[in-house]
Amino acid sequence: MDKREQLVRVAFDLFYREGVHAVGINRVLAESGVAKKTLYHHFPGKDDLLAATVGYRDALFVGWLQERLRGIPAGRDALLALFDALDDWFHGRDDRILPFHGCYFINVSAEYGDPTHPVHIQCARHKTAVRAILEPHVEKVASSDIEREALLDAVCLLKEGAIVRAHVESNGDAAREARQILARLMAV
Amino acid sequence: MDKREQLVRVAFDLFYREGVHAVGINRVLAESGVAKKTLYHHFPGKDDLLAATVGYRDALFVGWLQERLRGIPAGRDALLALFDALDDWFHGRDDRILPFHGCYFINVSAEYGDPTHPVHIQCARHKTAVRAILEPHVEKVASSDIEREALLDAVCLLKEGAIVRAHVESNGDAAREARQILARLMAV
DNA sequence: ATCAAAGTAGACCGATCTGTCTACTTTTAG
DNA sequence: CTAAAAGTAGACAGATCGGTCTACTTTGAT
Repeated sequence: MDKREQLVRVAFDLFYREGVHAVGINRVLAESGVAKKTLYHHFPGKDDLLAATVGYRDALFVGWLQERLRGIPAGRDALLALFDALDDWFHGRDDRILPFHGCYFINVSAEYGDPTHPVHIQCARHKTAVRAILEPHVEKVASSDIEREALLDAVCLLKEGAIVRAHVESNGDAAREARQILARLMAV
Repeated sequence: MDKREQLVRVAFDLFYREGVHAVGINRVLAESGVAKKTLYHHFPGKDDLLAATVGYRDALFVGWLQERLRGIPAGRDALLALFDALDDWFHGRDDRILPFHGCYFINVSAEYGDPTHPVHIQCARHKTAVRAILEPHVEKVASSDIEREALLDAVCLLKEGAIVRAHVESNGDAAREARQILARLMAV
């Protein structure tokens, strides 16, 4: 059992559910059953552990999304499948992604609001990565370059909007609402 | 000078810029120049001060939004004006709203992720209140009840999406992107 | 003028924070 | 077999946390 991995998993779980500043290093140690010395052997400090949890979640989420889109015809269907995936996530119907407590990257960015902070930048990069995954599917749907950019923006805006509304307002319909709007946009 | 108001303003400013858990009560006292006894005379504890900051920001934001929509023809124009207002907010071009550090209600919800927590509920209510402000304008544009609900959802989703993308990704174009998509939706 | 309410400064409390360190044990690779 | 690497438990340090309290001063309404 890799202690480093163990620490990152437990830290992510706690940070995600309760917030980064609300969870002390000692909580992480107690719940992971790892010694303090070991933590500071792998990470210089809490910030570095946090950065590792962001990286962990990034890989997890991107992997999950790609798996959800695999096998679905590229283009229109895949973009709609994104929102089906979100809907399953919000309702805890997909075991491959952990229970929904909002978007970890939005949550962390909220606690580290300074856009020049390394961990904030890391969160921004995740969003860029997800956008890059969606880009080729938009390509198949859009007729012009302008269309392509606008549609990609729409998908990303609706995605973020759905996640936020699902979390802040406990709105379980958010993903389906966003899906419907996207369908209408693509019908034009 | 109302000490209570003073405390709420300073606390909001600090919580908004640095996060709730990251800012101690002593910081609030030092920066507001108020004695600790006075704080605990007005508020039972930090949570109550936090709740007051959320109420303060709610009133401020709702007032600002209503002012921005005043004088604009109800309906289509007002909905587009919402995103013009957001664009000004993101770029610090409107002195009536404080500099942009994301949505306070999203940020607070991120730190208080439990949807049953009083302060989380308070944040959710703010979102409902803003939705209620937009509702009559959607009414003027939509042709049917189904249209009405879908369009209102779209406006709210795009609004949240724009705020998140502006903050997390430091995307200054987010509001204009959202505006363009809404315009297209209403053109149908 | 008086008296209660609201304010001041700041010592103090126990708890918790991040991070360091000692002393010892287990694991693993050559 | 052995030596380095990685692990353990937990005491400890200094700072800060939210919150209480004493002792005193200012303010404002009657």
